[in-house]
Amino acid sequence: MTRERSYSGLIARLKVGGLRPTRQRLALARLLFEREDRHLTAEQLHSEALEADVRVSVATVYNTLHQFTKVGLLREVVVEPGRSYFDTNVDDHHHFYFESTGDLQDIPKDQLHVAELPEPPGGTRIARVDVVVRVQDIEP
Amino acid sequence: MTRERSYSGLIARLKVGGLRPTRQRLALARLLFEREDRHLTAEQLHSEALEADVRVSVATVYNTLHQFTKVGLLREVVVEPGRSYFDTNVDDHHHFYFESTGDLQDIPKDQLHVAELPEPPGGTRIARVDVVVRVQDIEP
DNA sequence: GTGATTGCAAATCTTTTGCACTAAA
DNA sequence: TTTAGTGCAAAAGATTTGCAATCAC
Repeated sequence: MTRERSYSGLIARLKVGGLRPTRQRLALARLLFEREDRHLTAEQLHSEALEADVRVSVATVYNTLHQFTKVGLLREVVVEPGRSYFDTNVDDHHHFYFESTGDLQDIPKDQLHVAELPEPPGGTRIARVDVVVRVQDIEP
Repeated sequence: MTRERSYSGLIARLKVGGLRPTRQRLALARLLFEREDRHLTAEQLHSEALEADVRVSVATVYNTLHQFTKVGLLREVVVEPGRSYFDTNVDDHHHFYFESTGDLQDIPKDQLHVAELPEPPGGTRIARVDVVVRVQDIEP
């Protein structure tokens, strides 16, 4: 489970997904994948890009996030209305959601187990099981 | 676990929550609670209201849904970005989410069990555990 | 009366879209 | 070249807000 860190490794990852390694995609990929287990909104990634002097439009950030998700480099997590988080950890796992800060934190799959999953209705199959453990500050 | 159905019962429920039983709130409460286990978006409830000749503004529908949620008459469920569902079942339970139709279906809590919940970080406590079983059509 | 509630329309926020321009292969 | 990718600004949705009018108590 070694995580690829090199520039050329990122290019390879994009190519596997059939995505041309453009300047913008590479820059966003570096911001996303050179640290582990990130949970970012489109807006946060856009800000990081601007801070890192990477000129990217919001539209491209959205396009890129969705393309990365489609080819399995990211996973979309929905925990609050009106905002999507993108998770750089695409392994099977779950999340703590901190209501006071809006932050997400991974729960490795061996630390939480869903038992007795019911059968899905006929003609359908389970695509994914998402567990969100919503956490709040004690006496806020 | 009898569900209250009468008009005066609804008034009582609102009053318990400290909400004045206004024409709009009562009408929305009837639409929401006179059937069981509903999962509605604000827009869907607004449409139902108009169809039932209940004049309510969108703003009031949103206000009402959030007020009902705050006093425990409803539960907000987030499964897709940019749309909130409100669930009339406030008991402990989970959900099937049908990706093809956008529908939600309750999973009673005895049909799904989360084991080995990890401890939340210090200073925090678990507010709720949401499990969403995402289901898709076989060969779409 | 008077404070809570409502309606309306405008504002806000996130995300998507259309299309001319640019760059990778 | 030729086609994919990008930026921009406008559009689209969902939700919220501000404020005067209205209603419950």
